[in-house]
Amino acid sequence: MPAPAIPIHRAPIASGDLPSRRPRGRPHKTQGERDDGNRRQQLLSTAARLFRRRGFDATSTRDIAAAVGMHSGSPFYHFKSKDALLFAVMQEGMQAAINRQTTAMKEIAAGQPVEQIRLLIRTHFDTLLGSGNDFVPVMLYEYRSLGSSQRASLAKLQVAYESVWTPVLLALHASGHLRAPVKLARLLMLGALNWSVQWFDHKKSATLDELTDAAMTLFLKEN
Amino acid sequence: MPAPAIPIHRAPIASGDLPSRRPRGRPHKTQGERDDGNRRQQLLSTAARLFRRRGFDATSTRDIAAAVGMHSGSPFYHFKSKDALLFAVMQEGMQAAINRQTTAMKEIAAGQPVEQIRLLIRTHFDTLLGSGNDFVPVMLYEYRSLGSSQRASLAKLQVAYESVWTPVLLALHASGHLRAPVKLARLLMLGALNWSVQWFDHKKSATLDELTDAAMTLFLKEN
DNA sequence: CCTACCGATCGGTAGG
DNA sequence: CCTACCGATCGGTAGG
Repeated sequence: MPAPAIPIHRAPIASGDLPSRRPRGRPHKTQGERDDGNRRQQLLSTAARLFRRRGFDATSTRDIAAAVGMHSGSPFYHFKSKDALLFAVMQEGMQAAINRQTTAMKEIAAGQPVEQIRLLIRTHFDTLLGSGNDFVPVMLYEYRSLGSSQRASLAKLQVAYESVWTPVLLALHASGHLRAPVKLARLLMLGALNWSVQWFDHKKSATLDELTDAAMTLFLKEN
Repeated sequence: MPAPAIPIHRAPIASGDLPSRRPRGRPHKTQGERDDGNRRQQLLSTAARLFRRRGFDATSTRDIAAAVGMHSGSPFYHFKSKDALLFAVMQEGMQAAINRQTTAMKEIAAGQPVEQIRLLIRTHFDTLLGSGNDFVPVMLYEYRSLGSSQRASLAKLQVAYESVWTPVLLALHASGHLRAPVKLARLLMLGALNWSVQWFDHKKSATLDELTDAAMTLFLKEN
């Protein structure tokens, strides 16, 4: 007979992964305060961070639970499955990215296409590389782990996100600033930005502004 | 007492993943022929294909064994661990890519930098998107799954591969074809190409030549 | 390379 | 959200 699994009761060692804020006793809600949304949000952002660092399959729901100070079964009170948690991370990330992009573009709706593309690139870099922005990188690198219906759902958000780029690129093409076919140009440009997740290092690399300048200079003609 | 694991004896269903070439009996070596290298190579290329499609963690060594017609423990006769198999796939892929690139560059060693970069880009697309070239994509997308010593070992090969680009980019910068800082330009350009693995579709997308032209037009000034 | 396993881990659940 | 578990799967191994 196999030895019974020994439930770990306190401080399952978080493998040096977290500043270890784990409550000792029962989380004390002050006076009818509902922190359900808070716990859910903690699960989301912690999952995003771990999924990004180690990958979806290599991160167990136990890892996530421990990192937010829950016991192993508790994440399933908030999300019905590990897949649902991944999907929620991605959805949240894409929605936030779309909102950020929309807000940014409103400010220069009447601006020049060159300045519009600069803002789109800069905003995109921030979404990918800004501190605490783990949601979209997870979405970019764990797409494979999704089921097909969830994939289709996210594809719509991606189309919405990228559709903002198309009119700007068309204008740049018309003015001669961009010579490559617009559709391929969009795919190649976004790829160049997305890949920065792999090599960008906050401590050593350039700033986001320098990155943006480099991308602008690389992609655009002077005319 | 748990029911004993039932060993699957023949035709573990390959989930429609393979054209199902699995030998019925003992693989018959003709006349002292050593096919050890062959089996090893089969494991490598099958692992590459499955790792690429499903990801490293989501692919079990049993999946790989079944796809080449072995039993579950047999891959460990050829590779001492699943990690070692992944590492071998990546190493093989990078070495082949380096060789391909070196061979290609020899042909136009005396050519113009513009034609040299075109060949580098075209060769890179082929390494990523050519049929049966799963090794390098695995290396690009499963880097995280490696231990740090193996990572360091592969980093050397990557540096060797990318170092061929630098003098060409420097020449293009000097001639005014490339205005962005060379180091960032290299990172952004290779990122744009690497990302094509995510969206390129053999049935619908452009040809590799059209891709190469688009990249050239996007990255280079007319001087 | 097959046989026959083991120990560990994992996602998930019933009941409170 | 915790307790106490289950069933399944997985990487890996000894011995032939």
